[in-house]
Amino acid sequence: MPRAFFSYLFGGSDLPAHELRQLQLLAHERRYRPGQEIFRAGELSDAVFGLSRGVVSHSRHLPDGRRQVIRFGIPGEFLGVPLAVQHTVSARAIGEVAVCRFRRDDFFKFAFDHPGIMGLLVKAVTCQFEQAQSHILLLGSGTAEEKTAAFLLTWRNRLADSHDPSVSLPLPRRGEIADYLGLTIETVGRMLTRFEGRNLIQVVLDGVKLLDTEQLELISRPFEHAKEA
Amino acid sequence: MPRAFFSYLFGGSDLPAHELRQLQLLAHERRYRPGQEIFRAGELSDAVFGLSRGVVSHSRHLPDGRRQVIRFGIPGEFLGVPLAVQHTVSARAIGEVAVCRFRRDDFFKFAFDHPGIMGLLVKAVTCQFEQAQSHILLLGSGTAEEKTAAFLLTWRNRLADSHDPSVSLPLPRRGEIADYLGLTIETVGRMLTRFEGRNLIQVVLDGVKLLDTEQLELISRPFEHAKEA
DNA sequence: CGTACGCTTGACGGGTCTCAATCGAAGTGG
DNA sequence: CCACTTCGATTGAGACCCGTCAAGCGTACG
Repeated sequence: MPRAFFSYLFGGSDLPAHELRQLQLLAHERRYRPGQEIFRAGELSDAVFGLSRGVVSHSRHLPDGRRQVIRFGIPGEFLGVPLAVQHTVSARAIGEVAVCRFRRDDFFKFAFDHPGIMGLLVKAVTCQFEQAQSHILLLGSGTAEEKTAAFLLTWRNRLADSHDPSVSLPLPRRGEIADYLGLTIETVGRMLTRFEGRNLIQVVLDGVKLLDTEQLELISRPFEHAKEA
Repeated sequence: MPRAFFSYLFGGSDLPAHELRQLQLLAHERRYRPGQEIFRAGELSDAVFGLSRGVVSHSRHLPDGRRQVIRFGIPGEFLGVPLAVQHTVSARAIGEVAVCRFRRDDFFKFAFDHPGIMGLLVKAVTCQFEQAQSHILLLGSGTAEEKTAAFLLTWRNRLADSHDPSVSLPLPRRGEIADYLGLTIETVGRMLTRFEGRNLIQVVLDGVKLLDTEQLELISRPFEHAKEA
């Protein structure tokens, strides 16, 4: 049973230990291989997913093959929109993934009896909302350079809990980043090499090292870098 | 007291009349002039707003003057994110506006005792979420032509309740549309004249007439056109 | 009649996409 | 241990879409 979801989600909150244990009894672990689909847009949401390990991309697809990544889920977060009865995005595992799966009815029955849990749920949803609005801002009014810099900083901040910032920062594939930022693979790559040329970052295998976050902040100045899940 | 918000919001739902009347007693009417700010990003949300008349733009501003319109609010909808404790966007009246204002505490106390109201609230929030995701999709993977066509259709569908589709469709100012779609005023204008040149629409004062929605659908094919508030 | 404001239209430049070739790393089979 | 393949990433050349800047137009209003 993966404890990661619970420890991340409830680490900061002061929920009674017995509530936590009760909730954990309702969870079923599931694992997914890289590229595997967890759920698909349009399906009914009969389960609530908490991400324990790995990264999950949430995306929408267009008939002509274009794809937009709506957000990346990281450990400690819910997948999809936990309140929604129907999935509006598809969720796919990036790398190895482990989730806590609750039957939807079980979860909500429990949540209704435990205001603390419900509060966390509402907090998570409003936070996702906030992130979506920031994403809209970035997509609508950002240049490629600003988008890329803002992504790096946001990604760093979100992973701060689970990854030492002094070592390298693991990144999703270029294609995932590109589809998240509304750019092409080539443009994302060019921006990274541009940053590397200015000694702001260093590109390494499957990630980057951030060398001059101050300058990156300056580039992405107008955009906020959400930290919280 | 503007009844429009109540009739729009609860028109489709089957809430007991006495609940509706009780809730209405908690409401205070407020009116705003064109361009007037209703609330600002960063402020604490001490009230819940229901829009009765007019259009309200929700936007975020960048230090350098750039602006991104996150969404347009139309009669029957809540302003901002009704669950949030702090405003993440600024709301500004476009044209004459009338709202139902509830003190936040009053509203939530009432909602907790009336599951029907709370259900509507959750429904409204998840719908806003869905709209935000569609917006991300449009901003990230749409061309100027697709964006403009999709906006026209979405706008038409959203106003279907309050405006006869056979007559002209009132539009926000070019600048508002441009900031919503992540384009410039000139580009939006060019797209409209392009559509007019193909006899898809007819540009009139403060709006357009849609002549060939089928073709517009074709242009904006991949993108959905939310109808519900 | 004059001003202000929003919209349109045009010319031009630049940022990003497209297409293509090359490179590098990881995995496979001989 | 070493070709060979595969896949992702990088790099370059060219084209195109859209932004920028500027001028002109129409309507509303004083």
